[in-house]
Amino acid sequence: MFKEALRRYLEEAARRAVARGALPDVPLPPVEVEVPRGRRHADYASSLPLALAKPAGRPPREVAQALVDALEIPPAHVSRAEVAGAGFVNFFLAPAWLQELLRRIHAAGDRYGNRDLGRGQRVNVEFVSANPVGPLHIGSGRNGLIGDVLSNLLAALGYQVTREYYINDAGTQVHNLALTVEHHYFASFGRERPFPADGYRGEYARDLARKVAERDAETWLDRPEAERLAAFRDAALEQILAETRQTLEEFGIRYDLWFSERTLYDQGAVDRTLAALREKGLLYDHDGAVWFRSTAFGDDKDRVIIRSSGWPMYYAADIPYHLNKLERGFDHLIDVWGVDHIGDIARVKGGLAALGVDVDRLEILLYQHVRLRNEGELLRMSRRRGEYVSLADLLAAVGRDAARYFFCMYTPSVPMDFDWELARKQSQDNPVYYVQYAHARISSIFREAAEHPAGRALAGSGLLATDGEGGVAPGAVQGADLSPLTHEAEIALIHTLADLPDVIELAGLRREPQRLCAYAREVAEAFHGFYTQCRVLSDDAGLSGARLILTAAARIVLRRTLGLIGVSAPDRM
RNA sequence: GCGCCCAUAGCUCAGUUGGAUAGAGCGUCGGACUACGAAUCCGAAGGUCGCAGGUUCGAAUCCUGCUGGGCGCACCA
Repeated sequence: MFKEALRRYLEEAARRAVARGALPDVPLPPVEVEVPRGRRHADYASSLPLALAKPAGRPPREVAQALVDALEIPPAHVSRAEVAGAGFVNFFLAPAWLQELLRRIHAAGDRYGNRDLGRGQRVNVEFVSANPVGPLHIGSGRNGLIGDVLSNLLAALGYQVTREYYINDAGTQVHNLALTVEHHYFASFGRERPFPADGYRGEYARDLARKVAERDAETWLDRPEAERLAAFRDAALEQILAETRQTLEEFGIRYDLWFSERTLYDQGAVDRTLAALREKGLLYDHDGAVWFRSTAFGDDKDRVIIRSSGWPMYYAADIPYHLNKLERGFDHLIDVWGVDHIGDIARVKGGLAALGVDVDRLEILLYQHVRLRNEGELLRMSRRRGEYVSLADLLAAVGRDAARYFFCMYTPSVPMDFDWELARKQSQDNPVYYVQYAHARISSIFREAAEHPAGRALAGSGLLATDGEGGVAPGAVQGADLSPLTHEAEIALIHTLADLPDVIELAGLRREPQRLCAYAREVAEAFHGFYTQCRVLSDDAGLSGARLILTAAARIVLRRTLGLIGVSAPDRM
């Protein structure tokens, strides 16, 4: 709220200065207002004069002085505005404005930080979408976290978000899975069946076969192969998808839609896409396969779209899948993909462009892979070899909160090493506890307040809520006296709480969930500092009341931030 | 070889889309509990922001080249 207002004040000042002749009438560059690093020089600062100096043909400090002279800001908002450094305008906020922020936070409650940038635009976020050929591995944890948190952020920014999981239940991967199950199924009845060349080595494949054997006994041994493989495929899919769903739910992710790739084949969407591409002259036959002229859309070479065996490539269905999403009325599509899929972008986008789609509506969000480290040693993971740690294993070892926070901490475009040993420790080394501890401390204060004389007095005056979990009554905050909040640590905490809307906006629009973790830590740090220096419950009822209001505002912000990350905000630890 | 991503404290990473003296956590060293939770707080040490140029009032941030790493360049996904 402060940045926006200050931006407006500056724009008005610039207009006024021009009208007065103090500044030449040149186009105003974008007015940036920011928090100086560490809030060392001021509460807020603008480099507008530096940007304006050149077009205005005047020294930056002179421009800054003209702007400061033309500023008209109520003293209740800004106590001081001055020229500083090479030509900055520094702002120092008045206590009354900071107090107003606290009232706003309480009035907004768990909606504090929301904005309406999306104006109800419909966004589809598709994430994880792992091949249903085995348990989810930890890379899917990173994928899931990014997609889920981004969805939370976009919802907070006023977009109408749909979370979607694309089930790759057609194609060669699930076929290979069916062959693998077949091998184990036959083996369980003492019959030989060669292990498929591209089979899945994990122990889970044996379990899948055992379940089928338990259910259907030996009925499949002598049935036609096609029928048998279809049955094995479906049984395996059902089992794996049930586990996938459960693991993701334990991870805190719920989807609005699970979309089956096979339906695209069944409903002829893939054939229609191929026919449309063929009609536009973008397909040709060569070496017994069908090729897509993807070089026409920036790819470095043409790609096979239907193998000589007749099986279409994965992306042959991916093109109609994205068409389908657009036909369902989404304004914008976001896919979260691992970097190893980077090569697919040109093909899918090329296919969509060929069919007349504005490909800017499809955004592919790439994240770098997760490596697992144990006692300093990097582990290579391979699903084909069955050598990897599953997301379910990770959740069982470290819990949802630590897992989510950990995945959220790292910038998606940077590879991350998951330190298994550290994560297993479940100790205070884990940054999530630092933040959660701040929240638990706040709850503890409110538990204490119910017993404390000052707290009882405040409950009597209606400020402290006596029902539910305690906390302050939002209505009573509006008329409360917040002027006792003058301590350095109190002011610093309020400033930190003011940043939430910007954090949500930046994290959401730039697709950088790690900002939430950095911010959560800042809020916790500011609160711990306040807590150490300022006693909340004292025999001064006025001061206690004001500090309880500040404390409750910090709780709102912590909950909101942790909630966006999908991490719990415990009242006790 | 070509394309994308990356290189910041001993380690793991931030760095508000070009701003003022580059920040945290862990680790190391030293302090703080007879009042609301010490899973906390305060302090110290630790940096040629991979290297070299360039752009400008100003660069960790933008451009070029180089070095070093990750990923891709399949009739796999």
